[in-house]
Formats: sequence, C-alpha cells, structure tokens
Amino acid sequence: MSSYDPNAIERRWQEVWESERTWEVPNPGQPGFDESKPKSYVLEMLPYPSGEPHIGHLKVYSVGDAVAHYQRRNGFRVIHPMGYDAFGLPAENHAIQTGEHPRDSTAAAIASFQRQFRRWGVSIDWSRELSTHEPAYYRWTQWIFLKLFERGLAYRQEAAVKWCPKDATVLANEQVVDGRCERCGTEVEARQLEQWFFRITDYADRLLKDLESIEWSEHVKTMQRNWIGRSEGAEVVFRCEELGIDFPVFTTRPDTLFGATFFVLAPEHPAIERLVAGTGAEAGVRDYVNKALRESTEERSAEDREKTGVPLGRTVTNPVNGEQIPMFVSDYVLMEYGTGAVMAVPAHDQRDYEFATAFDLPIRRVVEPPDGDVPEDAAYVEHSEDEVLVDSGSFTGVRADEAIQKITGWLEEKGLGKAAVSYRLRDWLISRQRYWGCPIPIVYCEKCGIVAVPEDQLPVELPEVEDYAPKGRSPLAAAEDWVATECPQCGGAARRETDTMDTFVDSSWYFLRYCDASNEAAAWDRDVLRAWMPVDQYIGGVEHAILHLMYARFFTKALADLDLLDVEEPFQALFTIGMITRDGAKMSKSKGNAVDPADYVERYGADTARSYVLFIGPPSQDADWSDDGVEGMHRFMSRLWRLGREVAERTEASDEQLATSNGATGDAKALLAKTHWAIDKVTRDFERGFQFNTAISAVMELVNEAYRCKDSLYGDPVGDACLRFATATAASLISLFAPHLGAEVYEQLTGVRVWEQPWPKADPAALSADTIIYAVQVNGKLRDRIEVPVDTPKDEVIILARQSEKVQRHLDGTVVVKEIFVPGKLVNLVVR
RNA sequence: GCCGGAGUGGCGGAAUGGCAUACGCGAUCGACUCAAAAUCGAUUGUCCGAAAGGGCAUGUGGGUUCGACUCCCACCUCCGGCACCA
Repeated sequence: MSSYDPNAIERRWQEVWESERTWEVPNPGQPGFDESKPKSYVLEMLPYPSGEPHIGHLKVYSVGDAVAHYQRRNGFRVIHPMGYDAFGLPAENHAIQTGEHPRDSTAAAIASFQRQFRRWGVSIDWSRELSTHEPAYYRWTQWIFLKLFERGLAYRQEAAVKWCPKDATVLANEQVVDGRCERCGTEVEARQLEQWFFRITDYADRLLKDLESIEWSEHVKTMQRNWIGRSEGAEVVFRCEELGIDFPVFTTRPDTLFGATFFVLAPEHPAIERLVAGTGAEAGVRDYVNKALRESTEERSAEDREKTGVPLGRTVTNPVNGEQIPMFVSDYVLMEYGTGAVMAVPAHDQRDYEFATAFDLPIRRVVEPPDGDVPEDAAYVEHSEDEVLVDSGSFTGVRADEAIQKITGWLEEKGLGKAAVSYRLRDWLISRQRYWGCPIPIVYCEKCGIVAVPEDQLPVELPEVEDYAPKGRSPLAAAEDWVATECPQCGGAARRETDTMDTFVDSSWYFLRYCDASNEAAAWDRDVLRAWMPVDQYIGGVEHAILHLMYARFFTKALADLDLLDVEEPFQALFTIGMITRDGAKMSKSKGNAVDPADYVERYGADTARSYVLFIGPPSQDADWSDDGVEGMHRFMSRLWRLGREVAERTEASDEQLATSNGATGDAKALLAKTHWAIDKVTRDFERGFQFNTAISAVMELVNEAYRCKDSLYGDPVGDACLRFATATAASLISLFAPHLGAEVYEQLTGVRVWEQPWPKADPAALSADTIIYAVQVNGKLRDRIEVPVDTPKDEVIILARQSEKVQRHLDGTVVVKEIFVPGKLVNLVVR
C-alpha cells in the first residue's frame, strides 16, 4: 500500500487553485460579485521581504488562512490579499555593503516570498498583490502626504534628531540601540534639523476613545493607552514679575499648589537665557545647560540618577498665595512633556522631594490622610485615599479630589489657570535621511518657499544614485539633476526635498489599496472601499501593537476627516500571535537556532508544518518549537490520509441519509456522536478566539475514535456510512489548517471539493450516545462512575448511585443530608 | 512605581463552578517482522500498598461553596508594556 505523499498531494491542489484562480474575489460592478453575501476582510500584516520567510510568517499566515477558509465556508464573501512592505533599512544597508541596488535584492526576496506562500497553499487573492516600493503604489502614498499637507496635518519644523558622529549620518530611531549607533557602536548625539511631522497629536483623544469601539485584546489596548498617555489636570500660570514673563505649567495635582516651594525649567527651555541675563548666574547656567544638551536621552533618563541643577537667580509668583518661589534649571524636567516647566511640590512628588533634599529647599506638607496618622516629621507623604488639604488657605479641610475641581475653578475665575489635558504622545516624525524610501513630494523655491508637487506630477520617482550611504544628508541629495527642478508655482529654480518617508507611512494605508489595487486613476474608489472596509479580522505580531497599529488608525481617521473614507477605525478585530521560540530563546540567524520553515515543508509537507505551528499551543501565546512535535503532527496527517484511503476502499459510497439515520447503534452511534461532537468543538474553538490547538486535538480525537471502531463497522451499511461520514468530516474540519490533505481526503470520499462546501453543522440530537457515565461523589470526592441509559430520570440515577458498592462503603454509618444532581454529569452525596 | 498577562505531569499544553492532567511529545511494554524501521495496541501525576483500595497534588496562605485550576482577599515568582510624563 502506498503511503502519504504530501508533496504530490499539495502540488496537485496548488495547481488547481492557481489555474482556477480559486481565491480571487471581484469588486462591486465586476462580473461574479455576489451582493447577497456578507463581506469579510481577513488580513495578516504584510511581510517585510528580506531573504526567506521565517517561522513567524508561517504562523501568521497559517492563522489568517484558517480564518479566511472558515469565513468562506460560512457564507462570507472573503477578501484575503497579500503584499510587501518593501522599503526599509535592511535592503539599504545591504546595498551600502555590496552595492547591489535595493530594488534588486528586494525583488529577489519578494520572489522567494511568493514562492513560499504558494508552496504553503495559502488562499491568497493574488490579483490584488502590491508592493510599497513600486511607483504605482507610492505615488498614492505621496498623494496622501499632499492631502495631509493641505489640511495642515503634515508640517515642517526644526527638531532634535539622532546623529551618529562617526558615520556622519542621521539615524532612524530604530537604529539607535541603548543610546548607541547600531552599526558602529558610537554614542548618539542630538542635532537640531528641519524635519517633516504628521500631526498625530491632534488625534490623541479620538485614538484613545475609539479603542472602546474595537475588538482588540486588552493587552494591546493598554499598550496604546500607555503610549498616548493621557493625563488630566490643570494648566497654572506662574509669573516672573521682574521680567514680566508668564510660565504656564501642567500639573495633575492642582490640589497641592500651596505646597509649591520652588520652580524648575528644562535645560532646553527657550526663556532661560533671558531669565538669567543680568543675574550673575549666567556662566554657571550656561555650563549646566550645555552639559545637559550634550548628554544622551539614555544618560538623562538613567534610573537612580542624582538630581542636579542650578539656581537661575529669579523667582516666580505662586498664583494661589502670591508667594515668591525660586527658579532652577534641572535636567529632570523634560522639554517634550507639558510646558517644559514644573511647579515643584517636594512633600508630594518623589522627584521634587529628591531635588529639594539635594538643594536643601523647604518642604511643605499640604495634603494629609483624613486620620492624620502621618508622623509629624515625615517629609514626603505617599498619595492615599480620602486625603484632605491642610495649610492651604481657604481650601484647608477640603478633600483632595474636590480641591482639584475647586482650585482649578478658582484659578479659572482669576485668569491664572484652567483645566487641561496633557498627552505623552508626540507628533510623528516621518523624515528619513535615507535612500530606500518613498520620496517626499515637496519642492523648495526661493521665492515661493515650501511648495507641494502637483498631483498630476506624481509620482516623484526615486532617483538613481551611486552611493547609498547617508553622509549627513540624504543620499538623494547627490542626484543633482533630480534635485534641481523648477517651482510648480512660479516656474523659477527650485530644489526637491531629498528626505524620504518613514516606512511606517507606506504601511499605514496598504489595507485600503488592496480593496482597489489596480485602480490607476485614484488611490481607491470610495464605493469599492465601502464594499470591503473595515478589515474584519487583522492578524499579526504583537511587536506592532503600538507604532504600526497607531499610525494606521491615525491615517484612517485623518482620511475620514478629509472625506475620502467612510470608516474611522481600520481594524475592527485584532488577533495578535505569539512568537515561536527555540529552546525558550528567540530565534535568530546569529544565534544559529533559527528554524527554516522551508526545510520542514520540504520534509513533511506544508499541511504538517502549518498544522504544527497552530497545534503547538494557543496561537496567541509564545510557543517553543520542537522537532519531535512536528513528527507527531506528520504522524497524524498520515493517519488521517490512511484512514481516508482505507474507508474509501472498504466501504460503499452511500447516501448521506444513511449516515444521519437513527439506525446507528453501538460503535456506529458512538462514532456518529463523536463526529458531531468534533464539529461542535472545532466550531466553538473557532468562535472562542482561534483556539486552534484544541480544535486540532478534537479532530485527532475523532480520528482516534474512527481507528478504534472501524474494524467492527466495516461491512455493515450503517457502520460504513458512519465511517464515511466521520472520515469526511475529519477531512473537512482539518482543511482549515491542512487545506491540501483536507481537500484530498474529502474528495476521495465524497467526490466534491471541500472548500466549496458549507461549514458543517453539529446535530444536537446526534451529539449523545446511548448511555451516559455519571460521576458519583461523596462529599465532593469521586468514588465511582456509573453508566446509565441516556434518558434515565434524576431519581433513578440517584438510586443507582447510592446502590454502588464503592459508594456504599463511604455511606456506611452516615446520614445523607443532601443530594446534588447535575444532569448528564454527576451526583454528589453530602453526608454527615 | 503604574498598567496588562501568566504560574497545572518528565515536556508543550486541556478543562461554561461539576470526573484535574484532553490532545500531542517523550518513556515503558506488547503485536507484526528473521531483524529493524514504519504501523497497530496497552500503560504512563505522585506517595503508601502484593492487590483491592486509599492518601496527596493545579505558585503560597486564607475565604465563599455540597463541590474551586476556575470566584473573592492577601502574598510570591515569571513575562510584556510604560516610566524623572510633573
């Protein structure tokens, strides 16, 4: 007898899907578009094409493909596309080292990804394929940039960027590892340069609030909330009377205003020079500021760092009591957050307390727990419930939470402050002084200034250059012919923007382009988008929980505001998958512990490899790869294949009716029940958040049951029918994860294609066998099991339970005070 | 420090408050074979016991309940995110 040959089977079905374009789905208005079906947009995060796909790709696309198949078989019109996030640093660094054009190495990588995805049998609509580095795609990335620019959502401003002094280049954030350049290890410096930003902070509140409307895991939502970092409080104005300068500060604790004993500015604060002029403290302040500016963010934010600072020789007025408090400059105050200045309340803020201690400044307690059980000499007071204000003028005795409202109201009346909200989120810096990215479609004209490239001149194509290495400016700057252009407004001489965009821009809208991928006249047709968006199920690694997912949400909202789109959230549901490790460690080429999926696909077939990565544990969790485990999955695939073979040979193709008839008894009925149980179990595991590991184990149980009873069923028409039904169902269920084997076995037994069949429904009536086994407990401890006919009434089951010899032993000399009966499950006799 | 998640056999992991350890791996034994592989079948938490049987086990300690891996309280450990964020 021949044996399971996954490679032959898989090739055969892949050819069918390829030649029949099985997974392509038309858009509205195109032939074959079925308006009667509900739509389902199933999307896995698009891969960055580099080298060969790794095991993580296998996992994401195995999960996504299972979802796509399931949705199709449940009557949905499913869009399941694929593309490549092709701009980016690895290809560029490779080019710098070898001189190979990034376009060529990227094309090679894409080709190998395409080959692998087909080899894995993923049900992709290839007609919608795209790559973000193609001008046909990035012209629309540029178009979106221009739309944002028109709206004021893209703007240019001077900003501090990461600079590697040795490589003489600006670095992307992700190239800075622990404050050092990832390539040469040199400590990174900050430099002020003009940069392009997207005004994502305008959307902070909506990005936060709309998290409530989407089905994402709490974990990811929390990460986004942390990142946005919304704080409620008040903006309070402290005035330097001598110079007539107002210093607003943001505080979450306006209730502690009476405890402010000094005032601190960030070293970058623009008013410092003016403040210090004429005080005699100029030299000391300048030294301190310069030193602070030279230090890396890493150094400045180091834990347990001593508080340092210098007095400015000026004071500001505390608006609540008119007190003059001294001003300092210190690097523990950050220019990027709030207003770059803080009111210091050392009794109630740990950092202020440390500074006050170091500089011997007064510490004044203004909030206390209601019971007052704080030692008289305790300087720093932990925040606690129901605190009450002390020593706070007319607010003394007020509860702290009320005082926040009251003091803010009082300030507002006096024009000295107002309620305010502050965010941790910063605007998105998208400029990259890099070659391999989407050019920013902007021209600088001496006369007209910053000028947008007109839409009809898009795309601004990436020029050819000799040297890909950045040397303090973008490599594009070397393409003189390209840089020199004429102003679209006045026709005069102008120069092109030479920076490219952060690659996260490219991937912030690709899911929109998939909907209308071949549209040459526009980025998309709004009606087409309406037919597909939003993505119903997004699937990807948790490493993108913040950046990519935040940026894509921002784009969607901004485009909706521009009236180009009808949805506010791009991804209705998100499923994040865990990492696959090897011996508990992250896989990497440098560690030499990487598992190449192609090896396993080659050896055991794609069905085995795909099913294994799903079976290894809940897909949302990290899981450790085991070679033995793969073999186990291969054994199961072979077992199912052999069962299909044998059942097809030894039983007659019989009517479906025969199988579902109630003629089945004994083993046949048990197998029938197991079959319906498996259908129900796999369906529930799917609905319950993609519990594929247990879904697959349910199919294993079904196959085990078929093996157990098959020899007693062969030859009996009802038995044959049940075996056929059980085996075909196992194939049908497993086809979500092992589409080739599923199609093969199903076809052998039924003659039809499994993916064209509706998802099976469990018949509740067939779920039960002839008998039920009851667990019998005495005082909650299991003492016996009794088997009774399915419909035995409660009273009878209890009588039988009490008659059991094993139970009797534990009832001896006791009184049964209570009988607990759980239908179909157990009897618990409570005795005294 | 704040927020989120998780602690179950030798291992990966199962269990709407109802038979803890499904399924798989590994291990042991048996069948088939001249033999091996493959395959099929059986056993496999731990302790006491020849066995029948019993005790103990889901990070720790309490609680609720007829009954708790599951719910509540306190704690320990690990993983992830944020963090001189005012």
